[in-house]
Amino acid sequence: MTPYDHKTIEKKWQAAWEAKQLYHTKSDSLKPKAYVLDMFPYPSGDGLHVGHPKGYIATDIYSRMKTMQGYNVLHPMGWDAFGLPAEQYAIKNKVHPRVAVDKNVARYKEQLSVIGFNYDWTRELNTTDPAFYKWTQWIFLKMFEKGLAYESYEPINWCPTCQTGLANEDLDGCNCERCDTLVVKKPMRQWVLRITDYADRLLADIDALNWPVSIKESQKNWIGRSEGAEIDFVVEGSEKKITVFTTRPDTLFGATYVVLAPESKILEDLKQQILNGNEVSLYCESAGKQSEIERTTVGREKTGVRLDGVMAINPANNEKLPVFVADYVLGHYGTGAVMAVPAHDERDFEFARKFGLRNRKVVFPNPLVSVPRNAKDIAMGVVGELRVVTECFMGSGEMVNSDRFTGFFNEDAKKPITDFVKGRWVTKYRLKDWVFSRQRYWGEPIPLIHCEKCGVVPVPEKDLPVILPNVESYAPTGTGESPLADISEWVNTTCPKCSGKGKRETNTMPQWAGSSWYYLRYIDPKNTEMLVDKKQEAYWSPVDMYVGGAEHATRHLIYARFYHKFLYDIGVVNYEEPFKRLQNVGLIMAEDGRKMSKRWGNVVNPDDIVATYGADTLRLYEMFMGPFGQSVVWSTESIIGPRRFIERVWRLADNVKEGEGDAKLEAVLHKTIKKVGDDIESFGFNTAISALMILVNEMEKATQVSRVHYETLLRLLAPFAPHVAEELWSHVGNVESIHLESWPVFDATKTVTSQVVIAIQVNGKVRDTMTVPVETGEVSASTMAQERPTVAKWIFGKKIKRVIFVPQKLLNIVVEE
RNA sequence: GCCGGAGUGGCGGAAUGGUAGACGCGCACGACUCAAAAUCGUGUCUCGUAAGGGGUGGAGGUUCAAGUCCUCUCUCCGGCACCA
Repeated sequence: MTPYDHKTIEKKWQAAWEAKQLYHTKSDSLKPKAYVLDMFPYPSGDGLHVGHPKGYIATDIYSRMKTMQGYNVLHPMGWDAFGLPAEQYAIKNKVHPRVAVDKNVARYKEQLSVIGFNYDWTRELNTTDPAFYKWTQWIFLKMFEKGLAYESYEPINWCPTCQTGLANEDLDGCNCERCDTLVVKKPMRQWVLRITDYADRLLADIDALNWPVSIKESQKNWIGRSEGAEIDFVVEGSEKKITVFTTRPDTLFGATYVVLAPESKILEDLKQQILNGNEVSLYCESAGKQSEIERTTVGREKTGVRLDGVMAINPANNEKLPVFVADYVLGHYGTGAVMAVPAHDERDFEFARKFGLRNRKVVFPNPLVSVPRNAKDIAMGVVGELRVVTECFMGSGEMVNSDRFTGFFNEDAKKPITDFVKGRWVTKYRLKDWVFSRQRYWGEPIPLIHCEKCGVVPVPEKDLPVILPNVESYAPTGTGESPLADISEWVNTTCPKCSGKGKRETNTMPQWAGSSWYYLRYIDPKNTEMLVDKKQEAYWSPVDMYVGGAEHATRHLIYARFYHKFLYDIGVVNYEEPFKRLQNVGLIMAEDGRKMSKRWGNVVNPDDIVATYGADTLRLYEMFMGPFGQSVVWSTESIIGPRRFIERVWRLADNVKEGEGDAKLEAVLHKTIKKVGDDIESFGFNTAISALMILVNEMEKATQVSRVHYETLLRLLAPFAPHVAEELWSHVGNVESIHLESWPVFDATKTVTSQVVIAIQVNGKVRDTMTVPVETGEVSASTMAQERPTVAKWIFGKKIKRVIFVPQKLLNIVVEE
């Protein structure tokens, strides 16, 4: 046989598959469906590095196997092309973002095509295509209609470098996730989506998803549910009340003072009563200047100011409590006010110490009421006694000093105490509403019109899409308006309601908008009447297998779930969750251990690897490197292994003969069928390939390989190395494509061999092995084993206590020591 | 601090409670060759000539049998974090 020449083979078959339209998905199939999806890429100017295709290779293998197993497979690809990078690239290179995107898409497609993917390119999507973003805008209109989109003037995160407002999800700590600049709080007009309305459902439905635990946990933490009580503290001498949120209503009898956040609205209401108003507003002003990162540093020195003249009444015991404003209480969480219990909260304890509250009569520490009693106290017999508290106690225990609740276990007292003081049991979330407007050019225009008379009016559906107009300069203005604001002929329009003068909304949508629903459009990409045909949606949804990076855990994957639930509510989709199963792809790091980046000059281009070793080798190598979800270091040295493996399979073709296959080889073959199928299903590609290698090693040992066995090997290999499998498939005389073949069927009876090797242990230590007939039972195995000198010497003169026998595996003789 | 995940040869890693280190890389030796590459063969956790002993971050425990289960602990990675 001729030597293996990947270049000719790969080119030849890629052209043949294209000509035969091998991978065009049919929507009218009676077969069961498998929707296999990659997170679509952002086509940047740098092109692909070897890390990018890793996930695509996995879905390619998975979907190819599914096709062979008789599924109707949808495996599409598209481009998430709105957003800052294209805009920045365009500004830098002085080309229109449209031009830059088209060029980058072409380059990406070229790079992907040489790897031999089975994408159905007839369904290709691009989020910047008006036919696509028409529906991105349509969803926004529906949300607006349902009151889920609202205009707000609250201070938001502003990135001074990107010159745009950002959502919480766009931050990495307190820095812009894109450019790492420290964000500032800036009050400005913005559009916000009420994702918090969905917080409970987003949280509740996580458990049922077949997703990695780590992603589910991240989302749970991000949504951040906590249950607690809202309790009203009436302000002495007025009808006003301060509502606090606490997860520890059981400590209410230990409340020592009340704290308000500097940005809390109650402060305004209390203005007249505050005797030291100047001091208070000075404090609030300086607190406002602090960055979020300064505000929220754990262990930072507590600061605050007492509101002179204001006392709050503890509804549990009518005790009068002083009120403070302090920046350790955050305005945007809970009610912006807390009751402070120094005995049972470290922060309150610290504050109390700092402010010398210990010297006050009812407060600290002389003597401080201690509510839940800890186990040590109970052991020491300290019962119901007022104690001096020198540190706070965060645990659970029996309650003391709590009037009628004394003697309760504190956890059991939470709800009764809340009821007793007429509080409300509520659930709070950490998740915040989604700041949805960007002051940038390269995004979907928000389809709204501001009319002097009618206010905010949605663009009628028939007028969608609102096309993103061309501008002279797409650089950000930095004023809080997008560059669109400068195009008066676009901005000025008529109000759809009153036909009077109207101005278009000039903010654009964030990059996440298109990616929040794109997976639905692949189902029915050409539909001009509706987002997706309902029957088609019912057939294809949900996505059965979704593959992408873990960095999307609390960004894209939350947004998409939110969108999907909304679309479910308005009847567009039939299923409440978009992605049934999710697999994370682990990063491929450069050989220097850093991320691959132009900046470090450590990028490995897949084109080069394909040219030198071939696409099939690249595919096998990336899957063989390690567990799929784990990050791995690229090693050009190790890539030779998979290449050698392919060459072995290649050379094996010379040894293929017609006729019955060897029974021993057949046993290995069927074990391999089982292993490879199971492993692809569970994304254990590294062990699947290892099983194929073991099979090939066995086939090499045999004097000849039957054609049936060899063809089975090729079918198992086909999803991993589609080109070489196809070439060898045709070499052994097949006319149709191997990729239209069925997946080998596992037959358990074929894995049974006549002889098995079993381990012999004495007291749990392996002393010998022996080959016995497969049907050997305990008694004969035990007898045979004891006759062997290597075993006999360990049991000689000792009494056998028992014998453990695991058929076909192991015999353990337990003797007296 | 809270919530997850993970610690196994020189390296990547494998092991339904049942022979730890599969498979691959690297390395060593051998075959082929004038030679090299490629290929093939043998070996490769550790101490020991061997018999045998030790060994999956550490310490205990359960079990005939533990990398795997339980308790404590250390380290690393990810998410959240003055969130009341």
